[in-house]
Amino acid sequence: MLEQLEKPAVAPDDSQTMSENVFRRIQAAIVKGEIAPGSKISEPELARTYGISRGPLREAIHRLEGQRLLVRVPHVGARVVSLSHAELVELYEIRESLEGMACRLAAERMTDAEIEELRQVLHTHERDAAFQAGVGYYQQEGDFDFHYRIIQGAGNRTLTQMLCGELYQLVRMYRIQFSATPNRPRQAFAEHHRILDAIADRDGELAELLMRRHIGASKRNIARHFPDGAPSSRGES
Amino acid sequence: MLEQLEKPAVAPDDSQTMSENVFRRIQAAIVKGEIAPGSKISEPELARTYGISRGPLREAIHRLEGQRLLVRVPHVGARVVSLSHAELVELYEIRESLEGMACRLAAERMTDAEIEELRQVLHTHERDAAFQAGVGYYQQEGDFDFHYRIIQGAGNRTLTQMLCGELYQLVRMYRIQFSATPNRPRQAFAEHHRILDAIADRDGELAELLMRRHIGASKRNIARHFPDGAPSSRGES
DNA sequence: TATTAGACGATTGTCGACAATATGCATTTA
DNA sequence: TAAATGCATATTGTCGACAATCGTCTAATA
Repeated sequence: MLEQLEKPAVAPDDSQTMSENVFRRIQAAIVKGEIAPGSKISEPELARTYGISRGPLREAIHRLEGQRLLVRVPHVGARVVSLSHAELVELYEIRESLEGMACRLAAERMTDAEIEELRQVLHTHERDAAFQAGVGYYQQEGDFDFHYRIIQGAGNRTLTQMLCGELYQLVRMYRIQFSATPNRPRQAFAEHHRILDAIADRDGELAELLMRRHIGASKRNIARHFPDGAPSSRGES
Repeated sequence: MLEQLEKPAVAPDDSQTMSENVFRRIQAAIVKGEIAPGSKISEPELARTYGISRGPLREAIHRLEGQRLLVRVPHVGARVVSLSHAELVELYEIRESLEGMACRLAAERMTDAEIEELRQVLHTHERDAAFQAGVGYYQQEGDFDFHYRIIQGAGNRTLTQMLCGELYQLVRMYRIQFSATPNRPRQAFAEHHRILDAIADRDGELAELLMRRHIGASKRNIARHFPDGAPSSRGES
Protein backbone atom coordinates (compact mmCIF):
# COMPACT_ATOMS: atom_id res chain seq x y z
CA MET A 1 0.00 0.00 0.00
CA LEU A 2 2.82 2.31 0.84
CA GLU A 3 5.54 1.82 -1.69
CA GLN A 4 8.29 4.33 -1.23
CA LEU A 5 8.14 5.53 2.30
CA GLU A 6 11.73 6.60 2.72
CA LYS A 7 12.56 9.27 0.19
CA PRO A 8 15.52 11.09 1.64
CA ALA A 9 16.49 12.59 -1.71
CA VAL A 10 15.90 15.92 -0.06
CA ALA A 11 16.67 15.94 3.60
CA PRO A 12 13.87 17.84 5.32
CA ASP A 13 15.87 17.95 8.51
CA ASP A 14 15.87 21.70 8.38
CA SER A 15 13.94 22.03 11.58
CA GLN A 16 16.04 22.25 14.69
CA THR A 17 14.00 19.75 16.63
CA MET A 18 13.12 16.12 16.05
CA SER A 19 9.52 16.66 16.99
CA GLU A 20 9.04 19.46 14.50
CA ASN A 21 10.81 17.47 11.85
CA VAL A 22 8.81 14.30 12.24
CA PHE A 23 5.66 16.39 12.51
CA ARG A 24 6.20 17.77 9.03
CA ARG A 25 7.23 14.45 7.58
CA ILE A 26 4.19 12.64 8.88
CA GLN A 27 2.03 15.52 7.78
CA ALA A 28 3.46 15.28 4.29
CA ALA A 29 3.06 11.50 4.28
CA ILE A 30 -0.59 11.80 5.20
CA VAL A 31 -1.30 14.56 2.71
CA LYS A 32 0.37 12.63 -0.08
CA GLY A 33 -1.59 9.54 0.82
CA GLU A 34 1.48 7.49 1.68
CA ILE A 35 -0.35 6.65 4.88
CA ALA A 36 -3.79 5.54 3.84
CA PRO A 37 -6.80 7.47 5.20
CA GLY A 38 -8.47 5.62 8.01
CA SER A 39 -5.45 3.48 8.73
CA LYS A 40 -4.22 3.12 12.26
CA ILE A 41 -1.05 4.78 13.46
CA SER A 42 1.35 2.54 15.33
CA GLU A 43 3.63 4.48 17.62
CA PRO A 44 6.40 1.89 17.86
CA GLU A 45 6.39 1.37 14.12
CA LEU A 46 6.54 5.06 13.29
CA ALA A 47 9.19 5.59 15.92
CA ARG A 48 11.32 2.95 14.25
CA THR A 49 10.55 4.30 10.80
CA TYR A 50 11.70 7.80 11.62
CA GLY A 51 14.42 6.68 13.97
CA ILE A 52 13.27 8.62 16.99
CA SER A 53 11.88 7.87 20.39
CA ARG A 54 8.21 7.76 21.16
CA GLY A 55 8.35 11.02 23.12
CA PRO A 56 8.77 13.50 20.27
CA LEU A 57 6.63 11.27 18.09
CA ARG A 58 3.73 11.57 20.48
CA GLU A 59 4.11 15.33 20.55
CA ALA A 60 3.94 15.37 16.77
CA ILE A 61 0.88 13.15 16.86
CA HIS A 62 -0.85 15.54 19.21
CA ARG A 63 -0.10 18.44 16.91
CA LEU A 64 -1.44 16.48 13.95
CA GLU A 65 -4.54 15.81 15.97
CA GLY A 66 -4.90 19.55 16.43
CA GLN A 67 -4.76 19.96 12.66
CA ARG A 68 -7.52 17.41 12.20
CA LEU A 69 -5.27 15.13 10.21
CA LEU A 70 -5.42 12.47 12.91
CA VAL A 71 -8.27 11.27 15.06
CA ARG A 72 -7.22 9.92 18.41
CA VAL A 73 -9.04 7.71 20.89
CA PRO A 74 -7.58 7.38 24.40
CA HIS A 75 -5.92 4.07 25.09
CA VAL A 76 -6.68 2.92 21.58
CA GLY A 77 -4.55 5.00 19.29
CA ALA A 78 -4.67 7.41 16.39
CA ARG A 79 -6.07 6.94 12.91
CA VAL A 80 -5.60 9.00 9.80
CA VAL A 81 -8.69 11.08 9.22
CA SER A 82 -11.08 9.88 6.58
CA LEU A 83 -13.65 12.43 5.59
CA SER A 84 -17.02 11.32 4.35
CA HIS A 85 -18.46 12.90 1.26
CA ALA A 86 -20.69 15.06 3.43
CA GLU A 87 -17.77 16.27 5.52
CA LEU A 88 -15.72 17.08 2.46
CA VAL A 89 -18.61 19.09 1.08
CA GLU A 90 -18.78 20.90 4.40
CA LEU A 91 -15.13 21.70 4.14
CA TYR A 92 -15.62 23.20 0.71
CA GLU A 93 -18.56 25.24 1.93
CA ILE A 94 -16.33 26.70 4.59
CA ARG A 95 -13.75 27.46 1.97
CA GLU A 96 -16.40 29.18 -0.11
CA SER A 97 -17.12 31.49 2.75
CA LEU A 98 -13.57 32.11 3.91
CA GLU A 99 -11.79 32.32 0.58
CA GLY A 100 -14.63 34.39 -0.80
CA MET A 101 -13.95 36.87 1.94
CA ALA A 102 -10.23 36.66 1.32
CA CYS A 103 -10.79 37.39 -2.33
CA ARG A 104 -12.86 40.44 -1.59
CA LEU A 105 -10.24 41.75 0.81
CA ALA A 106 -7.52 40.99 -1.70
CA ALA A 107 -9.30 43.01 -4.37
CA GLU A 108 -9.39 45.92 -1.97
CA ARG A 109 -5.95 45.66 -0.45
CA MET A 110 -3.51 44.01 -2.84
CA THR A 111 -0.93 46.31 -4.32
CA ASP A 112 -0.64 46.69 -8.06
CA ALA A 113 2.68 44.91 -7.91
CA GLU A 114 1.15 41.94 -6.13
CA ILE A 115 -1.61 41.76 -8.71
CA GLU A 116 0.99 41.75 -11.44
CA GLU A 117 2.80 38.90 -9.72
CA LEU A 118 -0.45 37.02 -9.51
CA ARG A 119 -0.88 37.48 -13.23
CA GLN A 120 2.57 36.07 -13.73
CA VAL A 121 1.64 33.01 -11.72
CA LEU A 122 -1.31 32.44 -13.98
CA HIS A 123 0.82 32.90 -17.08
CA THR A 124 3.29 30.40 -15.75
CA HIS A 125 0.52 27.89 -15.37
CA GLU A 126 -0.62 28.70 -18.87
CA ARG A 127 2.75 27.93 -20.30
CA ASP A 128 3.16 24.80 -18.26
CA ALA A 129 2.75 21.84 -20.55
CA ALA A 130 1.90 19.47 -17.77
CA PHE A 131 -0.79 21.77 -16.59
CA GLN A 132 -2.20 22.17 -20.07
CA ALA A 133 -2.29 18.41 -20.44
CA GLY A 134 -4.48 18.27 -17.40
CA VAL A 135 -2.06 16.36 -15.26
CA GLY A 136 -3.67 16.48 -11.91
CA TYR A 137 -1.53 17.14 -8.97
CA TYR A 138 0.90 19.47 -10.61
CA GLN A 139 -2.05 21.66 -11.26
CA GLN A 140 -3.05 21.22 -7.67
CA GLU A 141 0.15 22.81 -6.54
CA GLY A 142 -0.24 25.63 -9.01
CA ASP A 143 -3.86 26.03 -8.20
CA PHE A 144 -2.86 26.33 -4.61
CA ASP A 145 -0.26 28.89 -5.39
CA PHE A 146 -2.95 31.04 -6.98
CA HIS A 147 -5.27 30.64 -4.05
CA TYR A 148 -2.38 31.04 -1.66
CA ARG A 149 -1.36 34.39 -3.06
CA ILE A 150 -4.89 35.71 -2.92
CA ILE A 151 -5.19 34.66 0.68
CA GLN A 152 -1.90 36.36 1.41
CA GLY A 153 -3.12 39.45 -0.39
CA ALA A 154 -6.08 39.72 1.93
CA GLY A 155 -3.70 40.95 4.60
CA ASN A 156 -5.48 39.06 7.34
CA ARG A 157 -2.92 37.06 9.25
CA THR A 158 -5.47 35.06 11.17
CA LEU A 159 -7.22 34.12 7.98
CA THR A 160 -3.92 33.13 6.43
CA GLN A 161 -3.11 30.91 9.38
CA MET A 162 -6.42 29.14 9.11
CA LEU A 163 -6.56 28.74 5.37
CA CYS A 164 -2.90 28.01 4.73
CA GLY A 165 -2.19 26.28 8.00
CA GLU A 166 -4.99 24.11 9.24
CA LEU A 167 -7.56 23.65 6.53
CA TYR A 168 -5.03 23.70 3.76
CA GLN A 169 -3.51 20.37 4.66
CA LEU A 170 -6.88 18.69 4.73
CA VAL A 171 -7.94 20.18 1.42
CA ARG A 172 -4.62 19.35 -0.13
CA MET A 173 -4.85 15.78 1.06
CA TYR A 174 -8.01 15.15 -0.88
CA ARG A 175 -6.95 17.27 -3.80
CA ILE A 176 -3.88 15.15 -4.27
CA GLN A 177 -5.59 11.85 -3.73
CA PHE A 178 -8.43 12.61 -6.10
CA SER A 179 -5.92 14.13 -8.43
CA ALA A 180 -7.13 14.68 -11.95
CA THR A 181 -10.58 14.98 -13.31
CA PRO A 182 -10.27 15.39 -17.07
CA ASN A 183 -11.91 18.67 -17.84
CA ARG A 184 -11.69 20.37 -14.51
CA PRO A 185 -8.20 21.92 -14.77
CA ARG A 186 -8.96 23.89 -17.91
CA GLN A 187 -12.19 25.15 -16.50
CA ALA A 188 -10.51 26.06 -13.24
CA PHE A 189 -7.91 27.96 -15.16
CA ALA A 190 -10.55 30.03 -16.88
CA GLU A 191 -12.20 30.74 -13.57
CA HIS A 192 -8.91 31.84 -12.12
CA HIS A 193 -8.52 34.29 -14.95
CA ARG A 194 -11.88 35.85 -14.32
CA ILE A 195 -11.12 36.14 -10.64
CA LEU A 196 -7.87 37.87 -11.39
CA ASP A 197 -9.61 40.34 -13.70
CA ALA A 198 -12.09 41.19 -10.98
CA ILE A 199 -9.27 41.78 -8.53
CA ALA A 200 -7.43 43.95 -11.05
CA ASP A 201 -10.61 45.97 -11.47
CA ARG A 202 -10.71 46.39 -7.69
CA ASP A 203 -14.19 44.92 -7.79
CA GLY A 204 -14.23 43.14 -4.45
CA GLU A 205 -17.84 42.16 -4.67
CA LEU A 206 -17.44 40.44 -8.01
CA ALA A 207 -14.16 38.84 -6.97
CA GLU A 208 -15.83 37.31 -3.94
CA LEU A 209 -18.72 36.05 -6.02
CA LEU A 210 -16.44 34.48 -8.59
CA MET A 211 -14.27 32.83 -6.00
CA ARG A 212 -17.28 31.36 -4.28
CA ARG A 213 -18.52 29.98 -7.57
CA HIS A 214 -15.07 28.64 -8.36
CA ILE A 215 -14.88 26.69 -5.13
CA GLY A 216 -18.49 25.68 -5.49
CA ALA A 217 -17.64 24.16 -8.86
CA SER A 218 -14.78 22.23 -7.30
CA LYS A 219 -17.15 21.09 -4.60
CA ARG A 220 -19.58 19.69 -7.11
CA ASN A 221 -16.69 18.10 -8.92
CA ILE A 222 -15.62 15.97 -5.99
CA ALA A 223 -18.92 14.14 -6.00
CA ARG A 224 -17.55 12.02 -8.84
CA HIS A 225 -15.09 10.48 -6.46
CA PHE A 226 -17.79 9.20 -4.16
CA PRO A 227 -19.62 6.89 -6.52
CA ASP A 228 -20.99 4.39 -4.07
CA GLY A 229 -21.61 4.38 -0.35
CA ALA A 230 -19.77 7.17 1.35
CA PRO A 231 -17.24 6.00 3.93
CA SER A 232 -17.85 7.34 7.39
CA SER A 233 -15.06 8.91 9.33
CA ARG A 234 -16.16 7.72 12.72
CA GLY A 235 -18.76 5.80 14.57
CA GLU A 236 -18.26 2.25 13.45
CA SER A 237 -19.58 -0.24 15.94
CA MET B 1 -5.46 39.88 38.61
CA LEU B 2 -5.97 36.25 39.48
CA GLU B 3 -7.90 35.89 42.68
CA GLN B 4 -9.14 32.36 43.04
CA LEU B 5 -6.85 30.06 41.16
CA GLU B 6 -7.61 26.70 42.69
CA LYS B 7 -11.30 25.99 42.59
CA PRO B 8 -11.54 22.23 42.97
CA ALA B 9 -15.19 22.37 44.01
CA VAL B 10 -15.85 20.25 40.97
CA ALA B 11 -13.12 17.79 40.12
CA PRO B 12 -12.60 17.97 36.35
CA ASP B 13 -10.73 14.69 36.44
CA ASP B 14 -13.37 13.13 34.26
CA SER B 15 -10.99 12.42 31.44
CA GLN B 16 -9.32 9.07 31.55
CA THR B 17 -5.88 10.36 30.77
CA MET B 18 -3.62 12.86 32.50
CA SER B 19 -2.70 14.56 29.27
CA GLU B 20 -6.30 15.17 28.29
CA ASN B 21 -7.10 16.34 31.76
CA VAL B 22 -4.29 18.83 32.05
CA PHE B 23 -4.99 19.97 28.52
CA ARG B 24 -8.48 21.04 29.47
CA ARG B 25 -7.39 22.59 32.74
CA ILE B 26 -4.69 24.70 31.15
CA GLN B 27 -7.08 25.63 28.38
CA ALA B 28 -9.61 26.80 30.93
CA ALA B 29 -6.94 28.66 32.86
CA ILE B 30 -5.85 30.52 29.76
CA VAL B 31 -9.38 31.32 28.65
CA LYS B 32 -10.30 32.61 32.07
CA GLY B 33 -7.20 34.74 32.15
CA GLU B 34 -5.74 32.99 35.17
CA ILE B 35 -2.59 32.73 33.12
CA ALA B 36 -1.94 36.17 31.76
CA PRO B 37 -1.76 36.65 27.98
CA GLY B 38 1.78 36.92 26.76
CA SER B 39 3.22 35.30 29.85
CA LYS B 40 5.73 32.53 29.49
CA ILE B 41 4.86 28.94 30.25
CA SER B 42 7.30 27.13 32.49
CA GLU B 43 7.19 23.38 32.03
CA PRO B 44 8.66 22.44 35.40
CA GLU B 45 6.39 24.87 37.20
CA LEU B 46 3.22 23.68 35.47
CA ALA B 47 4.23 20.08 35.97
CA ARG B 48 4.50 20.73 39.69
CA THR B 49 1.27 22.71 39.72
CA TYR B 50 -0.76 19.94 38.16
CA GLY B 51 1.19 17.15 39.78
CA ILE B 52 2.18 15.36 36.62
CA SER B 53 5.35 14.65 34.73
CA ARG B 54 6.62 16.77 31.90
CA GLY B 55 5.71 14.13 29.31
CA PRO B 56 1.92 14.46 29.30
CA LEU B 57 2.29 18.15 29.97
CA ARG B 58 4.27 18.64 26.80
CA GLU B 59 1.66 16.74 24.83
CA ALA B 60 -0.99 19.07 26.21
CA ILE B 61 1.14 22.07 25.32
CA HIS B 62 1.43 20.87 21.75
CA ARG B 63 -2.30 20.48 21.52
CA LEU B 64 -2.79 23.98 22.91
CA GLU B 65 -0.37 25.22 20.33
CA GLY B 66 -2.55 23.62 17.68
CA GLN B 67 -5.48 25.58 19.04
CA ARG B 68 -3.55 28.84 18.81
CA LEU B 69 -3.79 29.40 22.53
CA LEU B 70 -0.04 29.05 22.89
CA VAL B 71 2.80 30.26 20.73
CA ARG B 72 5.89 28.14 20.90
CA VAL B 73 9.46 28.85 19.92
CA PRO B 74 11.88 25.91 19.72
CA HIS B 75 14.39 25.75 22.54
CA VAL B 76 12.86 28.83 24.10
CA GLY B 77 9.44 27.83 25.31
CA ALA B 78 5.77 28.60 24.98
CA ARG B 79 3.90 31.81 25.70
CA VAL B 80 0.20 32.45 26.07
CA VAL B 81 -1.08 34.06 22.92
CA SER B 82 -1.65 37.78 23.03
CA LEU B 83 -3.63 39.10 20.11
CA SER B 84 -3.10 42.61 18.91
CA HIS B 85 -6.08 44.78 18.21
CA ALA B 86 -5.64 44.11 14.51
CA GLU B 87 -5.55 40.37 15.00
CA LEU B 88 -8.62 40.43 17.20
CA VAL B 89 -10.45 42.40 14.52
CA GLU B 90 -9.34 39.81 12.00
CA LEU B 91 -10.75 37.09 14.19
CA TYR B 92 -14.09 38.84 14.35
CA GLU B 93 -14.12 39.30 10.60
CA ILE B 94 -13.67 35.58 10.22
CA ARG B 95 -16.50 35.03 12.63
CA GLU B 96 -18.65 37.38 10.59
CA SER B 97 -18.12 35.21 7.58
CA LEU B 98 -18.39 31.83 9.24
CA GLU B 99 -21.18 32.49 11.69
CA GLY B 100 -23.06 34.39 9.03
CA MET B 101 -22.97 31.27 6.94
CA ALA B 102 -23.95 29.15 9.93
CA CYS B 103 -26.89 31.42 10.58
CA ARG B 104 -28.13 31.13 7.02
CA LEU B 105 -27.84 27.35 7.13
CA ALA B 106 -29.56 27.27 10.50
CA ALA B 107 -32.49 29.24 9.13
CA GLU B 108 -32.81 26.67 6.39
CA ARG B 109 -32.20 23.51 8.33
CA MET B 110 -33.18 23.93 11.98
CA THR B 111 -36.27 22.08 13.04
CA ASP B 112 -39.19 23.93 14.52
CA ALA B 113 -38.45 22.29 17.84
CA GLU B 114 -34.88 23.54 17.79
CA ILE B 115 -36.06 27.04 17.01
CA GLU B 116 -38.42 26.87 19.92
CA GLU B 117 -35.58 25.80 22.19
CA LEU B 118 -33.54 28.70 20.93
CA ARG B 119 -36.37 31.00 21.85
CA GLN B 120 -36.38 29.50 25.31
CA VAL B 121 -32.67 30.24 25.65
CA LEU B 122 -33.35 33.85 24.85
CA HIS B 123 -36.22 34.02 27.29
CA THR B 124 -34.00 32.57 29.97
CA HIS B 125 -31.51 35.32 29.37
CA GLU B 126 -34.30 37.84 29.50
CA ARG B 127 -35.39 36.66 32.90
CA ASP B 128 -31.87 36.49 34.23
CA ALA B 129 -31.37 39.35 36.61
CA ALA B 130 -27.62 39.33 36.27
CA PHE B 131 -27.94 39.57 32.54
CA GLN B 132 -30.40 42.42 32.76
CA ALA B 133 -28.03 44.28 35.02
CA GLY B 134 -25.42 44.03 32.33
CA VAL B 135 -23.05 41.89 34.33
CA GLY B 136 -20.54 40.94 31.76
CA TYR B 137 -19.28 37.48 31.75
CA TYR B 138 -22.48 35.76 32.68
CA GLN B 139 -23.91 37.24 29.57
CA GLN B 140 -20.87 35.98 27.70
CA GLU B 141 -21.80 32.44 28.54
CA GLY B 142 -25.40 33.02 27.60
CA ASP B 143 -24.43 34.83 24.48
CA PHE B 144 -22.28 31.90 23.60
CA ASP B 145 -25.07 29.50 24.19
CA PHE B 146 -27.16 31.40 21.67
CA HIS B 147 -24.41 31.42 19.11
CA TYR B 148 -23.55 27.85 19.95
CA ARG B 149 -27.04 26.59 19.27
CA ILE B 150 -27.22 28.39 15.96
CA ILE B 151 -23.92 26.88 14.91
CA GLN B 152 -25.20 23.49 15.92
CA GLY B 153 -28.36 24.11 13.98
CA ALA B 154 -26.39 24.67 10.79
CA GLY B 155 -25.81 20.93 10.69
CA ASN B 156 -22.25 21.32 9.44
CA ARG B 157 -20.00 19.25 11.66
CA THR B 158 -16.79 20.70 10.28
CA LEU B 159 -18.07 24.19 10.89
CA THR B 160 -19.08 23.24 14.39
CA GLN B 161 -15.64 21.86 15.10
CA MET B 162 -13.98 25.05 13.92
CA LEU B 163 -16.31 27.52 15.57
CA CYS B 164 -16.94 25.67 18.81
CA GLY B 165 -13.57 23.96 19.03
CA GLU B 166 -10.70 26.10 17.87
CA LEU B 167 -11.85 29.65 17.42
CA TYR B 168 -14.29 29.52 20.25
CA GLN B 169 -11.63 29.31 22.93
CA LEU B 170 -9.80 32.30 21.53
CA VAL B 171 -12.95 34.37 21.24
CA ARG B 172 -14.06 33.33 24.67
CA MET B 173 -10.73 34.27 26.14
CA TYR B 174 -11.06 37.87 25.08
CA ARG B 175 -14.76 38.00 25.73
CA ILE B 176 -14.19 37.03 29.32
CA GLN B 177 -11.22 39.26 29.85
CA PHE B 178 -12.89 42.31 28.37
CA SER B 179 -16.05 41.33 30.14
CA ALA B 180 -18.66 44.05 30.36
CA THR B 181 -19.14 47.13 28.34
CA PRO B 182 -22.11 48.98 29.85
CA ASN B 183 -24.63 49.19 27.08
CA ARG B 184 -23.49 46.36 24.90
CA PRO B 185 -25.38 43.45 26.53
CA ARG B 186 -28.79 45.00 26.09
CA GLN B 187 -28.08 45.87 22.50
CA ALA B 188 -26.73 42.40 21.84
CA PHE B 189 -29.86 40.94 23.32
CA ALA B 190 -32.03 42.94 20.93
CA GLU B 191 -29.90 41.81 18.02
CA HIS B 192 -30.25 38.22 19.10
CA HIS B 193 -33.99 38.61 19.07
CA ARG B 194 -34.02 39.93 15.54
CA ILE B 195 -31.78 37.08 14.42
CA LEU B 196 -34.10 34.56 15.98
CA ASP B 197 -37.09 36.10 14.25
CA ALA B 198 -35.35 35.84 10.90
CA ILE B 199 -34.57 32.19 11.55
CA ALA B 200 -38.14 31.51 12.60
CA ASP B 201 -39.28 33.11 9.34
CA ARG B 202 -36.92 30.79 7.49
CA ASP B 203 -35.33 33.85 5.95
CA GLY B 204 -31.76 32.64 5.62
CA GLU B 205 -30.58 35.67 3.75
CA LEU B 206 -31.78 38.08 6.41
CA ALA B 207 -30.54 35.86 9.21
CA GLU B 208 -27.08 35.87 7.74
CA LEU B 209 -27.11 39.61 7.29
CA LEU B 210 -28.24 40.22 10.85
CA MET B 211 -25.67 37.86 12.30
CA ARG B 212 -22.92 39.57 10.36
CA ARG B 213 -24.05 42.93 11.64
CA HIS B 214 -24.29 41.57 15.16
CA ILE B 215 -20.73 40.33 15.14
CA GLY B 216 -19.63 43.47 13.36
CA ALA B 217 -21.08 45.50 16.21
CA SER B 218 -19.17 43.41 18.73
CA LYS B 219 -16.07 43.94 16.65
CA ARG B 220 -16.41 47.68 16.80
CA ASN B 221 -17.09 47.41 20.49
CA ILE B 222 -13.77 45.82 21.31
CA ALA B 223 -11.91 48.87 20.08
CA ARG B 224 -12.69 50.48 23.43
CA HIS B 225 -10.42 48.01 25.12
CA PHE B 226 -7.42 49.05 23.07
CA PRO B 227 -7.10 52.67 24.13
CA ASP B 228 -3.39 53.15 23.68
CA GLY B 229 -0.71 51.40 21.70
CA ALA B 230 -1.80 47.96 20.64
CA PRO B 231 0.39 45.22 22.05
CA SER B 232 1.92 43.05 19.39
CA SER B 233 1.74 39.31 19.66
CA ARG B 234 5.12 38.58 18.14
CA GLY B 235 8.17 40.14 16.61
CA GLU B 236 9.68 42.08 19.41
CA SER B 237 13.37 42.70 18.91
C1' DT C 1 33.82 53.06 29.74
C1' DA C 2 31.90 50.22 26.32
C1' DT C 3 32.10 45.92 24.11
C1' DT C 4 32.85 41.29 23.51
C1' DA C 5 34.16 36.65 25.10
C1' DG C 6 33.40 33.04 28.20
C1' DA C 7 31.17 30.37 31.69
C1' DC C 8 27.30 29.39 34.62
C1' DG C 9 22.55 28.25 35.40
C1' DA C 10 18.16 27.02 33.85
C1' DT C 11 15.01 25.32 30.57
C1' DT C 12 13.87 22.60 26.71
C1' DG C 13 14.45 18.32 23.85
C1' DT C 14 15.13 13.40 23.86
C1' DC C 15 15.48 8.83 25.53
C1' DG C 16 14.63 4.26 27.69
C1' DA C 17 11.86 1.81 31.05
C1' DC C 18 7.75 0.82 33.80
C1' DA C 19 2.68 0.80 34.66
C1' DA C 20 -2.12 0.77 32.93
C1' DT C 21 -5.35 -0.39 29.55
C1' DA C 22 -7.31 -2.54 25.39
C1' DT C 23 -7.37 -6.32 21.81
C1' DG C 24 -7.38 -11.09 20.57
C1' DC C 25 -7.39 -15.92 21.66
C1' DA C 26 -8.06 -20.02 24.19
C1' DT C 27 -10.85 -22.26 27.47
C1' DT C 28 -14.89 -23.36 29.84
C1' DT C 29 -19.78 -23.84 30.43
C1' DA C 30 -24.85 -23.61 29.35
C1' DT D 1 -22.61 -25.20 19.15
C1' DA D 2 -22.57 -20.65 20.91
C1' DA D 3 -21.74 -17.42 24.36
C1' DA D 4 -19.21 -15.83 28.22
C1' DT D 5 -14.99 -15.70 30.95
C1' DG D 6 -10.18 -15.44 31.86
C1' DC D 7 -5.57 -14.94 30.30
C1' DA D 8 -1.66 -13.46 27.29
C1' DT D 9 0.17 -10.09 24.35
C1' DA D 10 0.73 -5.72 22.48
C1' DT D 11 0.00 -0.91 22.59
C1' DT D 12 -0.70 3.26 24.94
C1' DG D 13 0.12 6.38 29.02
C1' DT D 14 3.43 8.03 32.36
C1' DC D 15 7.69 8.74 34.60
C1' DG D 16 12.53 10.04 35.81
C1' DA D 17 17.05 11.05 33.97
C1' DC D 18 20.39 12.69 30.59
C1' DA D 19 21.87 15.68 26.67
C1' DA D 20 21.49 19.98 23.99
C1' DT D 21 20.46 24.69 23.67
C1' DC D 22 19.43 29.40 25.25
C1' DG D 23 19.66 33.57 28.43
C1' DT D 24 22.37 35.97 31.64
C1' DC D 25 25.98 37.34 34.40
C1' DT D 26 30.79 38.10 35.00
C1' DA D 27 35.03 39.48 33.58
C1' DA D 28 38.66 40.73 30.62
C1' DT D 29 40.21 43.77 26.96
C1' DA D 30 40.33 47.64 23.48
